[in-house]
Amino acid sequence: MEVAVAPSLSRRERERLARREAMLDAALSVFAEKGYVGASVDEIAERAEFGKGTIYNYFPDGKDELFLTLFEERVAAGLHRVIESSFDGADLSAPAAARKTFHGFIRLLLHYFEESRGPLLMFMKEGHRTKIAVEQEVQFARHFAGIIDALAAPIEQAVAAGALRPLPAHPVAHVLMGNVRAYLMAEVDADCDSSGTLPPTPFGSADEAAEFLTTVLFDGLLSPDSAPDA
Amino acid sequence: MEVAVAPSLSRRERERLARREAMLDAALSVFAEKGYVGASVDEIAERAEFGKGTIYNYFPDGKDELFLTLFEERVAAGLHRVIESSFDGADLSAPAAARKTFHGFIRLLLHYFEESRGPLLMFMKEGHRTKIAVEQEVQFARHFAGIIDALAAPIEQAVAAGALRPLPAHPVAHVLMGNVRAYLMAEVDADCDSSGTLPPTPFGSADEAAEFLTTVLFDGLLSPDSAPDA
DNA sequence: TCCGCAAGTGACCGGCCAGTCACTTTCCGA
DNA sequence: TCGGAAAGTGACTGGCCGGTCACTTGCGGA
Repeated sequence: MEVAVAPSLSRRERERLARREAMLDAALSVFAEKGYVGASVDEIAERAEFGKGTIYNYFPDGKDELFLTLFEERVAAGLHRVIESSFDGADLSAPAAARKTFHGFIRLLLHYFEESRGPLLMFMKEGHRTKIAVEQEVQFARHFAGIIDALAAPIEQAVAAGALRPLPAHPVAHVLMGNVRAYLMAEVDADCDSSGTLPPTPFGSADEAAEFLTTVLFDGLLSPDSAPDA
Repeated sequence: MEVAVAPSLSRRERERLARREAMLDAALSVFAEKGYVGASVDEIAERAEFGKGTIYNYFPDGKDELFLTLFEERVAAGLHRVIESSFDGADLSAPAAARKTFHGFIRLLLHYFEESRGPLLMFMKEGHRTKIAVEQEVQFARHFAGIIDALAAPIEQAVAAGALRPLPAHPVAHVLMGNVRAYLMAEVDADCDSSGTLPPTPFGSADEAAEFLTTVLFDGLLSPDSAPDA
């Protein structure tokens, strides 16, 4: 994961940054593979090719801090980027335009998921983990809330413009993310299934899934020939 | 959790059954409180008022077996009951009737969740846990698939009758469950929030939430005055 | 070249817990 | 009432892992 670094940093600082990133990379791969509990700091250190103690030089609070940092710097930040780039200056004034904008968002989101499968899944599975310090639980909740908020803003806007039904924006945002989560989870089950094929693949490609989710969410499940709601 | 027991069982067998249930009750309360990893067999034994060894008499595979059994006998079975009672002989021939039937299902489901909050949440959080024997992971996946299948049947039927859009039933079932899950998760976050109030309560009561989810899913998010999809 | 310090290291410690098994208690039929 | 089998028990073991800290390494300035 290459990140543009301000050239003002000294070589020492740059190297420190790079080592930090390497540790996060290693932590991410171990977490993604074994989950939070299954991951051991020893293995993270080994995979990063550092001594265990060095990890604690960079992340004094150890495992918890690695986990939270990964969520903040990689996952939450990535989601915010997707939201921002999808809705920045987008047209939400009319139903058709809103549909198109949100369709684009869902597509982008699914593609983002595809390329960051491991980390995303891990946090989908473990983001609401029990047995975590209450203080940290609140941190996670805050991040989730931030993502929901960011997504609620354009929804609110579209509702205000009359493009969407007059529904409360936050619940809608929850539902939107919930659907995407459902897609991801279904993919996981299908994956794990590769050994003993039990259920058929539920969704198609990311693009097809985006189409599908957009239809369900925006057009609704009912046949269009039905009378509008009572 | 009282269960009607066939009177043909001897007292010994009945007592054994009762003890088994007591152990499952205790396990459920501990799992719900601390999650799978945080729960210890010692604590389950203590709460059930049995020695630890006795637990292993009843559940030779220990913690894993308790967890899986709880999921099978309590959660999955409960969900199947909800699905069955909602759709058995229900009218799915026309859009309005289908909407009403599914609305009833969602309502029932949310009420069921309300009364079995702990166990359900626990499995929502931990059902896809990593770091579990592959063999067991498959078992869980199978149960989830079974629930999805059971739900896909009436959807299929409604689609065939022309009441719903011609969408594939399994993905729709996934989405439906995903939405309900989103509702649950949001409730959890709001709960945990009671200490440091960060986000506002997202959904209202169970009935209101059922209304909301039904509207979103069946009528769609777009304003009704929009032209039907291209 | 050499010195001192920042950085890196991994053996070790303490706590935790799943699962075992030799022992005790309870039950029931003779 | 008694004896043996079935059921129950919890101290114990082995393994794991997060976090520590005394030691080593190597870098950069003098």
